[in-house]
Amino acid sequence: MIPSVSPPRPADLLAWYDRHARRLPWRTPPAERRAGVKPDPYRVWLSEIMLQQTNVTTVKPYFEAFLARWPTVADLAAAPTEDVMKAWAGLGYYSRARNLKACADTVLRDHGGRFPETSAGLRELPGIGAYTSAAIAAIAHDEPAAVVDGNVERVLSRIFAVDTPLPGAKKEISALQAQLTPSKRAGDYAQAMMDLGATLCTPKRPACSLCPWETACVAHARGTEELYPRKAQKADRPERAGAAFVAIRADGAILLRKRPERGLLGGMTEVPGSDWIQGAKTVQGPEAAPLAADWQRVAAPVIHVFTHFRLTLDIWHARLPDTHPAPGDAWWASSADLPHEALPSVMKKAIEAAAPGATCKRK
DNA sequence: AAAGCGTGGCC
DNA sequence: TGGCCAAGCTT
Repeated sequence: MIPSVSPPRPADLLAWYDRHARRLPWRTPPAERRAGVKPDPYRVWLSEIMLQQTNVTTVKPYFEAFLARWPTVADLAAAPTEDVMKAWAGLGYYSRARNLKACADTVLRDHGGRFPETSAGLRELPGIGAYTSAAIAAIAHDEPAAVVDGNVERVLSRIFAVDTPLPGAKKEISALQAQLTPSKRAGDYAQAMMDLGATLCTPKRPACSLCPWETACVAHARGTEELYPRKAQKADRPERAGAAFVAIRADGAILLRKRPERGLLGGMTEVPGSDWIQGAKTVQGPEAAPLAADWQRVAAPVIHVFTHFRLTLDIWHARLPDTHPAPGDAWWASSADLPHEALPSVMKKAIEAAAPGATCKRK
């Protein structure tokens, strides 16, 4: 039988948002937007880049730190890429940081320091794709662009019981979102969809009884909301193994080097190590170290899970005299500098395994 | 167009 | 505890 539902009305969602909008550091509340307050496109852009595949709670401190240090896009354009990478360390997906800097440079050089005001114009910039261009244009300028992110995919796949698995269903869902998006308050509508997806229409155990679209939801009418969105099966995660060498000078300095600009952890800092070999049973020992020393292996390897593989990293450490020169293009990072280096989380784990407390600011 | 690209929290 | 998940983009 066909459950009876009414069409979802944007006005109902907006009324819910007026009462339940989350307060977020980068957000202009609906009451202020109604009173004519315009969001700063720079803040909108910065937050949207940080929020790509990243939780709100993770982003907040990074957003505050970036905004305090670089209050305008011109400030960010004036900053060395190195400083931006260091400030981004720990947030993941490091090509975002490189593109962030490239985007700021482009806005300053080609657009006089002002972001393009249309989704089409924004779409041309580095690191800004279909979602982000639509989101910035909607939030900053109320352009009625179809904003489709993971939240929207989940909400609409449930409302309309879209049986096509993602990512194949993207076009279908974009068309639905384009139909639904109101010509007024497009920015609030986009943010309302995200809040709905984040707070009520959650992946597990959605709070349908509180949802402004409860009576419009086909999946809920059938009791099948948790079955959406359907997703294509993902490939399993292969194993890789490698060795990392933490050289510790008597004064506490640690030997570091820079990774290649592109690829995994591109442009970030690391401790010297071997290649990470897929399916390896045994990995290299001290013969792969960057310098000769009395290398000792730490008992427990570091386990780190990346998006597309799981890494087991054997950690070796050695003590060296203060006078020991840094080999090749490596350098000695003092204990005072270490917390400010562009170290991704896996490298902080490796250093912590050999020298507990080294990467945190202590004392 | 499918694969590559981080991390931390949650159950 | 291991799999899943989070405001995607690039090539």
